[in-house]
Amino acid sequence: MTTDTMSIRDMCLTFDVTPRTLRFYESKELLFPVRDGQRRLFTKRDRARLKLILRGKRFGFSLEEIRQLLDLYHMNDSQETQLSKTYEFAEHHLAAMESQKAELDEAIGELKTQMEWGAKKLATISKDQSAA
Amino acid sequence: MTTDTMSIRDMCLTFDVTPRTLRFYESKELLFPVRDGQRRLFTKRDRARLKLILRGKRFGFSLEEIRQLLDLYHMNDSQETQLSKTYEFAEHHLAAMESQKAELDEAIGELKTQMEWGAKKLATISKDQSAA
DNA sequence: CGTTCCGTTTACGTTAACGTCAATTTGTCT
DNA sequence: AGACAAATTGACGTTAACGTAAACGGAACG
Repeated sequence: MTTDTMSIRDMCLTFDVTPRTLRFYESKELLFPVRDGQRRLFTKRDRARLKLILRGKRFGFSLEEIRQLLDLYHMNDSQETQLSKTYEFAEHHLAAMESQKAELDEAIGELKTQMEWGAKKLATISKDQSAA
Repeated sequence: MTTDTMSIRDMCLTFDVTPRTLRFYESKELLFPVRDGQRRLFTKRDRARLKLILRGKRFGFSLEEIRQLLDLYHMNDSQETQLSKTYEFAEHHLAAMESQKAELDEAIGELKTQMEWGAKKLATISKDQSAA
């Protein structure tokens, strides 16, 4: 029941990161593991945050940008005064993501076109070879 | 007619990059400007490549990964022997982009959900304040 | 009780992707 | 010709995001 925390090693195995990375994220205030003596214990909240961190990285966001976003996902009541500021940041971020999506769609389309060209070229080559 | 090349300054203004960046990309064999004496002249091909480079960066790819992709977009006949290898790389890359797109869609959805929650919270606060 | 695992802190090292500065060359304007 | 702007080549500096090595502490095992 009280085992909703994970050791650093479990976290590493689950998320495929190194201990150094987790400690680094804690030092940058992206994660807030509790302590059992010296040892870190990562909570469910930490795991949710880590998932968002890793996803953010895949989208090319810096850790600092990600930290700002985490504030939106994990807002507590003591931060209500900053809510509207965070909301604005989120709007800006949402726009960025949607424009990124549009660009991604375009890139996928172009890559497919190129690949079709490549496939034809490959067909030509194998044909030439069989004719030789 | 022969003016299908651009100076380094024109490139900087057009693509919003610094001269250092263009020289750096050349040193990493991402761009291949021709020379007029000492000066670099960027061709249409260089501009197409730079556009792809900048887009790749926005998707979180490293310059080295981008360099590989450029080989696909700018394949010449002397590289035919590498075509099938490049094609495989492209297939892998296409899969990566489509999975990134799926993740991006999911992320956008989640962010929207969070923002709706934030909007409600904001409404509650302003209501509390008008009642006080 | 010694050793073998984790885990911790501290601190210096590393890589990518440029920034910045100095010294020099080249083209252009007057 | 003199001067000034723009470009070039080193070369060293910088930031982000960790890697890696050293030195230490606790607990678990034979």
